[in-house]
Amino acid sequence: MLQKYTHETRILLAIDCIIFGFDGEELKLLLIKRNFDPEKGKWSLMGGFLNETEGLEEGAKRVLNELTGLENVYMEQLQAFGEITRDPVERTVSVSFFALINIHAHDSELSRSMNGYWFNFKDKPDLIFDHNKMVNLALSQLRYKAALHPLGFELLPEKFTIPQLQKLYEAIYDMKLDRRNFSRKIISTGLLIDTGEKNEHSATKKAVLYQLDAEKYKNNFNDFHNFISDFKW
Amino acid sequence: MLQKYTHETRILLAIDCIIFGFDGEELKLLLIKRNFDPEKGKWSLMGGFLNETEGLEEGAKRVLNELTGLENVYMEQLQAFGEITRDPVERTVSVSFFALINIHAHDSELSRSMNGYWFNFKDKPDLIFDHNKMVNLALSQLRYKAALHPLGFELLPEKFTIPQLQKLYEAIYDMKLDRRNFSRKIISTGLLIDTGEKNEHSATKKAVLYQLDAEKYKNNFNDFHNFISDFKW
DNA sequence: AGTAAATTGTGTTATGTTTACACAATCTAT
DNA sequence: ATAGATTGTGTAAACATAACACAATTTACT
Repeated sequence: MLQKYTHETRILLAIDCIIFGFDGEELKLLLIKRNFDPEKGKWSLMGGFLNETEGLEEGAKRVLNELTGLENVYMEQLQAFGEITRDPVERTVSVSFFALINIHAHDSELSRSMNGYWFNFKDKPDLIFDHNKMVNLALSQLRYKAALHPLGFELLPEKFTIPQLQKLYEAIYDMKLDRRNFSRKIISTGLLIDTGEKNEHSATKKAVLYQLDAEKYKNNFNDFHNFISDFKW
Repeated sequence: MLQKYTHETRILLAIDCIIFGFDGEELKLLLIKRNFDPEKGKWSLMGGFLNETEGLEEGAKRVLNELTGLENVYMEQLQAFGEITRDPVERTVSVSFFALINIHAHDSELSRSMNGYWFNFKDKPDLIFDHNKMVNLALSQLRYKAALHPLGFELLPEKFTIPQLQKLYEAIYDMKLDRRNFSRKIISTGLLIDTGEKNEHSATKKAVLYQLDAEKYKNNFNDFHNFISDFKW
């Protein structure tokens, strides 16, 4: 290893992933049961160490893939956590990432690896180290961003109905939204394409399936600004 | 140094500070001329390396203090930057922080250390490494937060007039705001205390000096939500 | 076939917020 | 005293949001 800044301390760099999922009803969190000490048997975020040969995002994707088999997942850096005592084994700085995944679309990949378990976000257990802090910060970041950008779509299948989208937003913000106002607001963004199809799974009136107009979104994601205006920060 | 995770790589951890200031007219950025190689003579953010004995925030405060003499400054973590090639000397991950300071209040501390130079944000030079990226991200973070929280007050003296506050916000967002609507919106938050005093420096009608009601702000910082509603993200 | 129950789609109105502009008051310099 | 600049307050139109009514679609059950 090349070391040219000779008098400086090198530190262990961890990566921890806060993985949100949605099953159509509840916001979920993917956790793993730690099978080594310290804190063996306790629940933990998906994590690993950064290699010398990879960037942070790259490392986060690798860690996620190694532990879950998942690929092409929406990921975003959250924050670095650097309390001296955060890992009792050795001083470690962790860079946290949050990821959003559509649970049903990734069923097969996930079941292959038996490591993880999906908790309802509200029923999540106590986590090791400073992982509780990370999760709390990730939730507020998710809320922050989802109110301003159509982030939430990452958690849905490609084609979805407006009521499904509403359920997702209700899960993220843990609040009820008015069905009629929500629908109008979403439609008025002009970012949804009516596929013409209908949701055949419904037991009552079948809702229209939409999909995100990815092109329009890229060119003009500002349209989602104040998307959830009745969410109180 | 205690090393118990035996097979993992330890990495150099840098800290870089994006320091915003305000002089009453323009948004400023504090930079330093690098006096060692590589990139000697080029402009850079204030930076240093994290010690083994300090947390990230602690390290950021130390670095800032060592380079500028500043203390008790508003600081917030921005992001970790980890491109493998970001520092040509050695693989280094940098955690960036942004700081806000009221230039006039800190005149004396700053002049003691001759290291830094305040640039008008708009005239900032090209910076070393990935520091340009950091600055851009910091600006959007500043805008993001200042629209939702009274962050900007950190850049003003304790007592200030509404027109001064407006100038600050105009500098942050690089846009003109309507004087009358701005004033009403600010007042309506209920977070400003009328000190009864007036700005004696004015050459025309002297404006009333206000100060932030810190107590109210702590208990209810949501009141600033959508503070700058006409800023288009 | 007819109807109840659940859900989805569209409409309306009251209320609140934002924008754009008018005018009066204060202060200094002449 | 008055002009010029700036600050403080008012008001009405345009727009956005919240709350609620009602009709349409689908399945299950009689």
